[in-house]
Amino acid sequence: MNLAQFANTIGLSASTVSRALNGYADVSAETRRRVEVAAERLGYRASAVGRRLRTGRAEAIGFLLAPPRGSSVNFFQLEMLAGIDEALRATDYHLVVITAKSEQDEFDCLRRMVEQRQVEAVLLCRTRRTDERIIWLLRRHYPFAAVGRSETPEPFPFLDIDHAASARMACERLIGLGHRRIALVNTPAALMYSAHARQGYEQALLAAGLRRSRALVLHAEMTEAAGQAAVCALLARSAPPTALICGDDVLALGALRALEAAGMQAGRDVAVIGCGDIPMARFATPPLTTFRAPFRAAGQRVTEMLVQTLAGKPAAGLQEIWTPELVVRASDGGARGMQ
Amino acid sequence: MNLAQFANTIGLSASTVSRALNGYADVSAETRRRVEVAAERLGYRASAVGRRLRTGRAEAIGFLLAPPRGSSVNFFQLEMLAGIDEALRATDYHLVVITAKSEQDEFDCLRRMVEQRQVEAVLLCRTRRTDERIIWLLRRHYPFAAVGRSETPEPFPFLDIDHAASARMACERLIGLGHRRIALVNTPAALMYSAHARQGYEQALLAAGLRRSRALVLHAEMTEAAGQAAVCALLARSAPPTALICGDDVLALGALRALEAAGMQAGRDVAVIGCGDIPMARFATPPLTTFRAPFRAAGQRVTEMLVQTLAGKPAAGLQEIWTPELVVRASDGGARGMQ
DNA sequence: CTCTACTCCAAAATCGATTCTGTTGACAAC
DNA sequence: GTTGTCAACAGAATCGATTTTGGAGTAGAG
Repeated sequence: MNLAQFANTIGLSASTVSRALNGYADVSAETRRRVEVAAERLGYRASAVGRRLRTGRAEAIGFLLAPPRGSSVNFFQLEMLAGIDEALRATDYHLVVITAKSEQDEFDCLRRMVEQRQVEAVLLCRTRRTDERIIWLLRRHYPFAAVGRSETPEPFPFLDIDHAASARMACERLIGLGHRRIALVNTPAALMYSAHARQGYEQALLAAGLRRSRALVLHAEMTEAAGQAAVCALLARSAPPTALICGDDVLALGALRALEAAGMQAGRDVAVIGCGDIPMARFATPPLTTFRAPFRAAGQRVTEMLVQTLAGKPAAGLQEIWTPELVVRASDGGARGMQ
Repeated sequence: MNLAQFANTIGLSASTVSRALNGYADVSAETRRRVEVAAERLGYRASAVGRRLRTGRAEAIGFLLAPPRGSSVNFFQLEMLAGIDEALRATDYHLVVITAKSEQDEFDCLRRMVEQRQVEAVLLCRTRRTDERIIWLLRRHYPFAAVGRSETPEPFPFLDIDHAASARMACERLIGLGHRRIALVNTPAALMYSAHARQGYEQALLAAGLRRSRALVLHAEMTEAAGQAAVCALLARSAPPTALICGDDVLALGALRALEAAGMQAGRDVAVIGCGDIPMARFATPPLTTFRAPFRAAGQRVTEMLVQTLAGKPAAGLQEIWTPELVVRASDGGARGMQ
């Protein structure tokens, strides 16, 4: 059922029908009612494609799912997805999900989406220190928002979880528990939040008067196996660390395995603190002390920010940093007798 | 950059440019090359919206994410999402994700998507015994494919995991371990796979010569809390079951909690077998014996099936049932000494 | 009565592609 | 010389909406 056909069957012109359905003022109340009733009865719905062509709006935003880095798909992205969709329901945008295999492929997908104007704006996550995607989008003045920051000087709308804060809090907590040899098992160095975690970690060491040489940072791919391997290497040192801060829970899970393999017990022999509070964290042995951030709410909020960006609000006012919350369980050995 | 503008700047007509880029034969090789080079240099890309309007193809398929039933978003849907997207990459369709809050809302979202022709076909999961969505899509002859079956008589393309088989295998295994009072803590009765699980369970009981009155089935919402509550009620009976088959790992996790609360140990006092092999299953205490199905591959395959449906292949040839694989861990008590 | 203002609807242009139908010129066949 | 065929391109219609412009009818002011 066409607009033309529909207008014809109810004896009105296409323009009047369109204006009636879109709430224009120069349509009499009676006519509008008649059109609405007929549309409902005959099941007429304006074609989205026709409307989009005419208005030039894609009515969609794209969410670029980060390519699986090692392990399987990420927990936090699904949470974000739910939040994004929830926020989008209040608008007339719908959601196009874009996933890619590799980082190069990811960029190509983004380009294609944008250049073909499939989406009016995009949502990014897993930002990198120098992020090709962000640089490209900024240069083209294409609207976007990101979960995570980047080192590009131009401002853009973002919502980030404060991983400097979580690493600092983790480090302070471990120092408070008496640890002096604290290692940071960090996520890949190219990721922006990896750098933040390192900053927070080093700040806390400095603030506690520990010499800079005490800093012990290494990077691992985001898989349990990589975390395990990294921690194995750490334990083989002459003076192994007594505490581990992990940039991601997956790495922490690997750390737990490495400790177990070495006959040690997390929380007693070596303290472990993770980051992310993935569902498995609660079930690890020992249960993982970690940091939690509300990713669903973050997805919701960053979507609102994107919508405001599309409405013309400048990026400077659309930058938020949320502080994650410490979830104390057993792996850091600090809750003994408390639970 | 328009088709018209682009054609103009390179001194050709719009139709010739379009035919050149779309591989028509009545364009000389030299002209085609010239157009392609210019398109690359000037960054011309045909607008997807214009093309869609003209060709009448939405070039997109929709994936209806099941509304979160109780707990947070489902693990298996994200795996499917990855598989779907992977399969779609081989085609020119892209993916529109639709999520909904409730089942009623879900149906409305589907209707809107379909009636506005936003997508050419849809992918469903979490099918129900009588599934409003499937009935509606069938009646409209709208192409779709589902992960999961339904009781509607008309055939449609589906890929299902054989939950009758997994329940039967679970039950046989428990009987083999000497259990006689085996309960099925099942997912909500409206779900199709819930009914299949029940069938498999009852078949196994019958085959083992256990009287039908031995069957003990109850349903719970898909949350840990609901599973815990259900199992608490079971344990309070005069002759509590010695083994539990859970329709979903989340329920099994709840069962584990209920046992712990009752001072019992899963795998020793009561055997527990789950279903799904969610990431947490491995980390439960004791680690959960459960069934695993390759959901990523399933997403990939069901997408291929949908594409074939769009190509006109009849539904009868597009129905697959995959058998899940038992993952033996400790919660069923059958692996003692084996690991 | 005439002029202006206003309400309500219709006609036509427009968005950006694809595709059907012509048109031109070259060349061969008769 | 005429006709027919073919390659290679151009023109115009079309998809389904929105939006600008125009126009008929009515009412009120002078």
